[in-house]
Amino acid sequence: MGHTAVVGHTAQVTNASGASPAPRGRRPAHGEPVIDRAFALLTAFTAARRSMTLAELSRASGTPPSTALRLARRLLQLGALERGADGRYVIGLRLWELASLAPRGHGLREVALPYMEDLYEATHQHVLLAVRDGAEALLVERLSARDAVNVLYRVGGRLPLHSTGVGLVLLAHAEARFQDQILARPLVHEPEGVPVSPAALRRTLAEVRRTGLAVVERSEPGPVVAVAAPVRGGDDSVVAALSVVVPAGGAEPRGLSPAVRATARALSRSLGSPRSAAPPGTGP
Amino acid sequence: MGHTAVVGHTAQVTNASGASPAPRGRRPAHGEPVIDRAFALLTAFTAARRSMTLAELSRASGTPPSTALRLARRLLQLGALERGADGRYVIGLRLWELASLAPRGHGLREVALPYMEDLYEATHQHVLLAVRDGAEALLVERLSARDAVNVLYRVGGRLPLHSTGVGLVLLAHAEARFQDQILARPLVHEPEGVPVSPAALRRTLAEVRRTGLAVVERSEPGPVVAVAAPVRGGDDSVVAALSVVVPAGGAEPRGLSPAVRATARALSRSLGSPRSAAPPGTGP
DNA sequence: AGCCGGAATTTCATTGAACGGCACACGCGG
DNA sequence: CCGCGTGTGCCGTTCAATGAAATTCCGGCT
Repeated sequence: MGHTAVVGHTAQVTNASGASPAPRGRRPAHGEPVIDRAFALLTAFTAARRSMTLAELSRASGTPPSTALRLARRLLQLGALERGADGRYVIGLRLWELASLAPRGHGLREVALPYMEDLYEATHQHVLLAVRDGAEALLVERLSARDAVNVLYRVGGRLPLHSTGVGLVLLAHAEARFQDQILARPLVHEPEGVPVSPAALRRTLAEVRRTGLAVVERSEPGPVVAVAAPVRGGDDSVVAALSVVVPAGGAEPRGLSPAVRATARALSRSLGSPRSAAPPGTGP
Repeated sequence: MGHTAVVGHTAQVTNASGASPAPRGRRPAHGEPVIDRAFALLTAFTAARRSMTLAELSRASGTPPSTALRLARRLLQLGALERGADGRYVIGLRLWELASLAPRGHGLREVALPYMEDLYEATHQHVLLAVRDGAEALLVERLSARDAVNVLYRVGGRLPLHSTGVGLVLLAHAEARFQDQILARPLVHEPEGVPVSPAALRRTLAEVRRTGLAVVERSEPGPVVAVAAPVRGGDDSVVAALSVVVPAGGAEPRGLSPAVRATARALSRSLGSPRSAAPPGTGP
């Protein structure tokens, strides 16, 4: 491969004055489209880095400083970015407003919230609502008591599919091809680090489909039990998972099953799921 | 460089039929930057139009179909847009995930929610949290009972500054220049359509600043009273407004004032407001 | 089936928007 | 005083973006 004739590209211009013509702009627009760049700037923000200076933004997104500045300014003007009191860049309110129209984000949350409140009043611990995005679950809403047991996940954050209540529900109802992909890779139960055998997981998923519930215990930050149920949409496919998380000590764990199932079904109904249609027995 | 002896490779052949050479690409890149275009596509979505076909998208954003398609495809790939089961475009989950990092959006909501829950348990009607963006207030969170009185505004939606509880609080604590701008234009009390005199509004704002509360009644969809209080941030400026909305009938309206004020202050404290610092008397 | 209107998609010559290296101003710590 | 990092302006180069027209696709209406 050495043959690339590396001869400094700079070179050949070399107008008469041989020395150093110092060509101003050399490698211009190359490869990556603008939108991708802009998006790279935005995705450089994470839960751990909610605000950045221009230089940080430039480095984190792999964009040269002058380009980063230009893009950041435009995003600023559009309201996708804002500057905090200290001048650092943060994700803008306008972007949040826009994103609140996402059907699988706030849209879903909007109809789910009242049902979640009902469940919350009953348990007074945690109520979770998640959807699947790629190989992970995305937490769309969470209601939590201030004095509730530790939670690992924040709203807008991602959860593993194979070691959480909502994750198992979503995985169990995904297409078979996708399940195979997930099962193919080595999996470990999240906080504890215990490996999960594909065969055992397969059995668990079948169980989840059969009972319409997923029950998961975890010990790590604090012993808790999660009970999760599928939420179905208009075309009867599973679009989300609803779950409660309570301390493992209580006598209730499985006693919550009917409540979770009922709430998930009520939510499904108001999303238009035919399977959960109102009075049973009145089939077409 | 134009002189490059263009000797059209393909082109001018234009077989004998001289009439119309039909040049393929005519007016190319002109004026508007790409990002603005992409953003125009996204902002074409509204609460009333949460999903669109490509043609609708193209018309609503003022972008030619072929350009709209190209951009939409890229946004699709980035996850900023998604296609529903029916093939219509909707705002994507990835964008929602990203936007959940907005400090003034979900960030604020995250710390406010427990406090709002407290207030909600007390009133069991509506609890609102809003921030100011431009000349309007943006509703960041809302807790509502299922059987509560009518609400006009949705989370992610905008409220007028001059005729809502949260709006008045935000306006009262905005910079004087900005207040003047707002007062300069003709204002009407929102749902009813009653005009508001600038002088009266000025007095109201002063009152709001003096008492640290805004109390607003509206009759239109149903008689309700809103009681709102300012929320202060780390630099002691007002960053948000917290409010309850209850039916006007009850004897409670003003009885809620202490609760709202106390909750707003507790929230301010956990946002780091020095004015609301914990035990009074222990100055630095 | 045949025709039609609109939507979605592809093609392609054209060019200005985007690019990024360089230089400079500024603030800060040694 | 001098180096270092950060933010910003400048500007020659060029390729990514553009949109009219052509083509394909699809559903409804004769």
